[in-house]
Amino acid sequence: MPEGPSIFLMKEAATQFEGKKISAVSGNTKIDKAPLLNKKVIAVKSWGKHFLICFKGFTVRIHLLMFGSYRINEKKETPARLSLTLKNGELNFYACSVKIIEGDINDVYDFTSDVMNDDWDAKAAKKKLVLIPETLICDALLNQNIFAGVGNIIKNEVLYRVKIHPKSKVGKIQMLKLNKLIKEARNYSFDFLKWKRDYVLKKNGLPIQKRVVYRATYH
DNA sequence: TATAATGTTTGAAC
DNA sequence: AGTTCAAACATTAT
Repeated sequence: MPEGPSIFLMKEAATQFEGKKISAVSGNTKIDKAPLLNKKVIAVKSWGKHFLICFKGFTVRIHLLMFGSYRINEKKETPARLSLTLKNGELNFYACSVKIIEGDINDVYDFTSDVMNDDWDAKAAKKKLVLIPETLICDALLNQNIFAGVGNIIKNEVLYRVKIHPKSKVGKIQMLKLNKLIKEARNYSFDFLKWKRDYVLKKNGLPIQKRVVYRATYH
């Protein structure tokens, strides 16, 4: 279900649990759930498509992959992968990847590469692109180390907006166009967010025939 | 019922 | 040892 903007909304919806203590943990995740019990949520964050629940000394990373979902203060019929009960509600995750990340989250994640983040650094993205002139631009856009949060939809829309062919090699794109593309990666993501907030994403999308749909794995 | 769709990790094969 | 790539995983609307 998720690209960056969706995870950003998920984070917003979960901020109500910041500062709250976990009173119960369940779910079919393989991670050891015991360490979460009675811990206080220091913060919830998002980085690209990662949703992060930060505790003192470690972080729980949720990745929805293709089909994952979540519910806040309600449950789905299907068994939860991870379910957290807090003082003011509950947080449930389904069909997702759950991982424990040890240490300070700021040492592990570079938030300047997240297109949704306030600290997004377009210049850093450009520097990374310059280093990979042979890479196809469609692949580069999906590279989470450069454009964390960009997925298949955003990739297609951004390329369409700036009129760059998906199979263009990064090194062959004019600087002016490359700058435009980097800017649009963030800009479109925020449009996406806005439309998602308004529940009218589909109405705002261009007709599918007009997009150059191209998946990186379809070489 | 088969398929496609907002994704990533793993491990085999080279 | 490094790279590539198919397979695996999981859900739901059409």
